[in-house]
Amino acid sequence: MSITREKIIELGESLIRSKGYNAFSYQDISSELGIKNAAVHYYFPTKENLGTSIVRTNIQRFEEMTGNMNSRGFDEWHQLETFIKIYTKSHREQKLCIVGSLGPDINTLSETTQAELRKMSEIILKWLTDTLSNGREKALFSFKEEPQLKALLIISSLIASLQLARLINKIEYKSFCMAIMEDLRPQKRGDVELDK
Amino acid sequence: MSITREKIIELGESLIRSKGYNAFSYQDISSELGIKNAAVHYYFPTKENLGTSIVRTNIQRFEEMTGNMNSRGFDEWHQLETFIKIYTKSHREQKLCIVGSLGPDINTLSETTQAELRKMSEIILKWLTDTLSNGREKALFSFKEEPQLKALLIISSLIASLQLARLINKIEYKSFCMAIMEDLRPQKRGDVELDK
DNA sequence: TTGCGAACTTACTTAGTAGTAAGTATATTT
DNA sequence: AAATATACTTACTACTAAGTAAGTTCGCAA
Repeated sequence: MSITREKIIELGESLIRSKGYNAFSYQDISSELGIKNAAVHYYFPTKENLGTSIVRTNIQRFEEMTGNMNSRGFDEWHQLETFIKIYTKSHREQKLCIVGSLGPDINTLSETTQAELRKMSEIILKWLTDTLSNGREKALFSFKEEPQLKALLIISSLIASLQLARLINKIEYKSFCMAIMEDLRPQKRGDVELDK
Repeated sequence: MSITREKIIELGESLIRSKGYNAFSYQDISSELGIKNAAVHYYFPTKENLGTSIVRTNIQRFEEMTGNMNSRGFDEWHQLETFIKIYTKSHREQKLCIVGSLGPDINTLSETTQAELRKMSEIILKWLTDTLSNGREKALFSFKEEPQLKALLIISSLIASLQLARLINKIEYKSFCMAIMEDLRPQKRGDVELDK
């Protein structure tokens, strides 16, 4: 594969996750990479094309990650920890995740990019649903909601907290993520609060 | 106040919440209202100006709502229910909330609009933190996290679930919101699951 | 009735956007 | 050596965006 092509995808993703899809231009990419506008069009004829490729790359990356975790025998707790690390890394970079940045722009994306984004969301939701479900069966997790609903609650929290962390300084992202993990921990001893 | 001015704010807000800030134009507004481009500039010289006014209007509306609830003596449970209804209404309209739609675009907004958006986020977070805190003292709510952390978890869930609901059809928004309320309900009988 | 301000329109500028057609340099194959 | 493909650049088109200056209409106050 072409190295320029890969750089365009990487930079495009970065721009989407920090400025949003409708705020970045081919100029942003070409000037940053020291090439001309038309060179970007050489690899990605249209912006829709680039957007779709970026989402596809992210789907691929996600599936590689979950595949790796399975083949390495990570248990569900470990898998969830690894998944959440994606978000803490995004937070350090002051960026959103792809779903959280493209989601609000869904109505302005082409049909194909929309479809790819929906696909990505569903893949992530399905993975987390299955992971929670399996983890609960093994007593690694404890929660009372349906796994899909719980998955949705967790994903939503992760997505929007990245957005909110850029708005409100006093947010401690780490403790936020730890609260999500803690909530799932079993042996809660009846959920009774100790007096203070 | 001018009725045209109000219509512009209302329509601008609607456009932001469905297409995003960087995807809507003065043309969108003028053509919809049957006026000319320059007429919008007459009321709001710049787009930054319009954006800031829209956020300010939302802050005002939120503070009126919480003020009303307090003066009418709503208890904390009732207040939270009313707050969540804002989001179920947004969901029915297939729109995001202002924070959820402008948040991802924060880096492309003017300093003043940014400041106003941050202010709005902080006002909402503070209100929910206080409501959760007071409600727990009265034993209307039960949760083990710090009130601010719990508030953040709930707000994040609400914001991003609006985004995700437009991506994934199978999401039942109502049960999602109910799960958030249920999670706060006291007398959980030790949080032990019944065998199935 | 005249003057004036509010609420616009007309007609424009400037700047940035995606996108394209045609050309060029370089490396690789035939 | 000639042909071809890759990876671009040059130079542009068409369009849309925000924003502005100057003019118009109309109701109301002096």
